[in-house]
Amino acid sequence: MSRAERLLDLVQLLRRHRRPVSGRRLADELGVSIRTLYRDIVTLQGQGAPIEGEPGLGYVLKPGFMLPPLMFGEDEIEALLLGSGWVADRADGPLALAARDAMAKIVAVLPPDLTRRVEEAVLMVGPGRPLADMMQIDLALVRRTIRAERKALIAYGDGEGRMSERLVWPLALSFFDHVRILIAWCELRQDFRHFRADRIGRFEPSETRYPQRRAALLKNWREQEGVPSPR
Amino acid sequence: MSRAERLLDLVQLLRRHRRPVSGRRLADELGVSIRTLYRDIVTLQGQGAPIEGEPGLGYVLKPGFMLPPLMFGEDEIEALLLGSGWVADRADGPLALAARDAMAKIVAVLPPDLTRRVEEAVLMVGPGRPLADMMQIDLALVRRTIRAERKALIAYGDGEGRMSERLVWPLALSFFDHVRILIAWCELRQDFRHFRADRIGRFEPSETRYPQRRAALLKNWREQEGVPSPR
DNA sequence: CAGATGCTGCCAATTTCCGGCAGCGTCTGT
DNA sequence: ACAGACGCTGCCGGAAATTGGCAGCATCTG
Repeated sequence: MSRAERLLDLVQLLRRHRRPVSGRRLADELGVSIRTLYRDIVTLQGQGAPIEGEPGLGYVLKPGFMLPPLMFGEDEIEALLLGSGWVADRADGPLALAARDAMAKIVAVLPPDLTRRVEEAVLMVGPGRPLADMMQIDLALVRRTIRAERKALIAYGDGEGRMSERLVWPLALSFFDHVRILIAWCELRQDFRHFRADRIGRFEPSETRYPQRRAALLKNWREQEGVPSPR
Repeated sequence: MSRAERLLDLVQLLRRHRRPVSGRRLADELGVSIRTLYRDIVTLQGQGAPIEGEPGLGYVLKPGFMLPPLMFGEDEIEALLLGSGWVADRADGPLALAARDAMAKIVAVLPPDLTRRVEEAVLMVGPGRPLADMMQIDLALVRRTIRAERKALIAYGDGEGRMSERLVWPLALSFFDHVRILIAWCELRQDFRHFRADRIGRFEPSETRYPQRRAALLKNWREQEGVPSPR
């Protein structure tokens, strides 16, 4: 049996057991040495499988590796398709791809009759105004920086050709019809500022984290701007 | 990239596309020779994946294959949140509600660490131009009529005050930044027509179904308008 | 029919995989 | 506190799988 097949078998094996299973047993069932089994576990973990090894006990696959079958109403499917379609159409490359991947995964666990609904989708996303994308910074990098709660140095053009450099604390990315806005705390102005992504010339994440929690800053921003909290 | 990872990538690549994809393209995306791709396909089929290869066309993954990777990545969660947020913000009442409900169902099955991502969402939907909604027809009714493939009688204003009544075959609803367009076959003009939803004064579903399949009509429409098929 | 695509066999070079050993850390139960 | 069970890592050499290229045939679309 090839290694690739064995790894899939191992996942299924773990899914079958709720209690921890010792590596020894897993290795036996797969017909492989214990050393190889350890390597396989590492590989699977590397692929994102939440396998936990507890010394003295064995391995368990924590819930959340597989998506359970999902049941949706007709409108709900349509809403998801429409929404992910919009992201796939209007977001930057990696995020657009993520939208398609996510939708594909949802479809994969849909009961058959709902799959039909997907193919017969009634709603579509019309082509929008072309996105302003002059400077083309890497938005995926911006997202990672926001998640990491790190400061960043940006070069920003104010629309009349004046460029300035600022150290900011990136908080969120807001999607408008044809621009995206970076919401951040600006160290220069000591206040919240909004930066059009298309006017950011450089975006350089720094190593230093900013000194407050992002959630708290966002809450302040919401209050100051009068933006209601979502959901 | 190890073969094991590549095989999982291949599954997801296939899941993403509904139409057949040629082996050449798959091989390129995976960064591997076509020969190797063929072997990978055989391996996956050996694991029970219902992959069908059609000469002259390409490969399709038929529904019903539930193997990893089937949990959302971080970007995928963000993409779903952003998309459903857009629908919740910009669509009509029932559909907006459906978007929220669907997202809630997804969040409910997420493992704890991904739930955190939801709470700390980095992306948001900015307020858009207010939607044109003069006439306020019931879009939910329009959706049901489209699904039922029934004719409808509409009263339409052309923007200069002239109203006309037409019998149309509603095919789809297209969402633009601040208008929604009903795509339909117009019996009066014997051609496809686009109607701004905000200019439709009355929408009365009829009992009679239209004589062709919606899917076929939509395909014609796509060809005529040069709209590429989604996914 | 031509063109695109799927599919198979063969082969040599390369990569990886594997098992065994040795040793360390961590948790459980006594 | 201790023993035992287990997880985990580094190293090594031989074995096995993987890979890409080539050549050729089959099948479907237009």
